[in-house]
Amino acid sequence: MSEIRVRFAPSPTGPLHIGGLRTALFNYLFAKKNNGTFLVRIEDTDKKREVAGAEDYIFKSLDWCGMKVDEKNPDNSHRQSSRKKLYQAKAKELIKKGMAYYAFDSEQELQRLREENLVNKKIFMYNWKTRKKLKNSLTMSKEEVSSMVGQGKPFVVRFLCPQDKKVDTNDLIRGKGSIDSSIIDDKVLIKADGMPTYHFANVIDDNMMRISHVIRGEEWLPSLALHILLYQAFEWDPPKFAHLPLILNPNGKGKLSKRSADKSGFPVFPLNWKKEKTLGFKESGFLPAALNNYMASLGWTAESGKEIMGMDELIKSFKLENVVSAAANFDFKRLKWVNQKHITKTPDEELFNQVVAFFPKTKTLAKTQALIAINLVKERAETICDFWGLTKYLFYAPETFDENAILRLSKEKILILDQIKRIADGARGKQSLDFAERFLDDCLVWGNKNNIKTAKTMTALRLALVGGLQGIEIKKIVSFIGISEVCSRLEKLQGHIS
RNA sequence: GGCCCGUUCGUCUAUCGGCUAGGACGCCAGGUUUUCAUCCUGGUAAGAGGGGUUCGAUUCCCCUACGGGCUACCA
Repeated sequence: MSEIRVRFAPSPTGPLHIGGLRTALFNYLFAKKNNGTFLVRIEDTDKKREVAGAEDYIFKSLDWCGMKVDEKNPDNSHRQSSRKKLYQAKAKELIKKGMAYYAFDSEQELQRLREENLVNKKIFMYNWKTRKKLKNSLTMSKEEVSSMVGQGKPFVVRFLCPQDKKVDTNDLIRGKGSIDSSIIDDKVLIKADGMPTYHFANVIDDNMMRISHVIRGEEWLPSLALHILLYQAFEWDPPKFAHLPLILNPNGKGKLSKRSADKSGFPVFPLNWKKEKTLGFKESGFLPAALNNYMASLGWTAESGKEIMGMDELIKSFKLENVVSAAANFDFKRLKWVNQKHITKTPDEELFNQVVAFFPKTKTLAKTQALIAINLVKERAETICDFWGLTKYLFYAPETFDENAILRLSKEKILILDQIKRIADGARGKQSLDFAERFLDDCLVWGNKNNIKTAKTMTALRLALVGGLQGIEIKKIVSFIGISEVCSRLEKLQGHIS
């Protein structure tokens, strides 16, 4: 089998969005699974739409997700703009072969034609039907053309799309297809600013970079036939193609957009993007492994049926044949579930680093204590952001108390608090490893003797320790914070009640 | 409008002609947790519609409907 080489080819027109990120992921998984090469090419042929910082953002995002780029070009040749001359030379080749031509129609002129046609409910196309009536090297004399080009008049190079030619296409996910070339228009190959269009640069680069498989979004399916035609024009063997299903908004209406994500309150970008108000997945407390796992599950499942997988497992079980062809709706709840599963699997030490990055004030905590606390609560966390709320009471006495819970304790609460405080005070002197257990036993024994329900005793104690009716097992809390802290928290609640 | 792609529980999906249509998320109920969450167990819920082909169609073909994509000197 020949070498597997795939590319991820984004445009630096803004922050990379989860749709693009998943395309990158599928390319990466396919490359790694087949011992292939994963390269990134920046398609910066539209200088008007280029956004500063976007390229950097793309690489940072891939890095955060753990997708290592195999081929990096220190001379910036991963950017298409650096190959402007090459594309122009290739365009000249096609012109010489009579497969492309110069066109001098201005954008305004074409725009007017489109509008005029639209009035009659027709769509204007620059193709075999119309090119003979327009300003181009097919309708003008050689002298006229060279004088216009010589004078520096703006021009574009268009592909002379053959008429009535059956173009056979093949897609690894969708199977074979066939398109009549007459419905394809004479696409611009080189724009007036000398830059190539996507279609042209893409075909040339994929050939030059010896790309074996083009794995890209479904939105490119309509131009597949054009691309095949271009390969044929150069007499090149086309690569294999796979068009990935799109990711749709949660309600299935339209491609997943930032707008709709904002409305539903979830991110679409891997990392924070300075110009946007919404956070990235990273800043929202998601683990890259979880995001990868979830993205892979949109349109693909492992044959084993396994659902929670790290990158290594994803690579091992990835098969392009198992990618489905229908678009998938984004489901934030499921992503959170996947994230929770990954957090539970993550070593405490690693979680600690994440938590510190999220909550800088936790840096002052003793690390050994923090690690224990993280271990105690980690399976309760859906995101890294949850950790502070889940562990706070292990380090600081509650500031407020759940008033409803206090009411539930009825009149006995003063008596109960009084008594368990006395027991706690008594336990202070005699330190032992199982002090928490002994302390709780003593409380319960007292409660039983005095006909007080154990639930009530425990509720009172939990209230003092946590401030509300949630959190980990009481014994673990007592054991973690120590008996004197228990005393002081009991005292605090007593003060609050009276 | 034209062209292309798609359509299985609310959602992600399994099924490559034999189906009492399986799993997961969500949701609901129960259990564990003297709380909450986790966890465990159970429940709920689907083949867009109509024609073919076939002994038999969710699966293959056609039509319709619906959804999505493309239709730029954007990618």
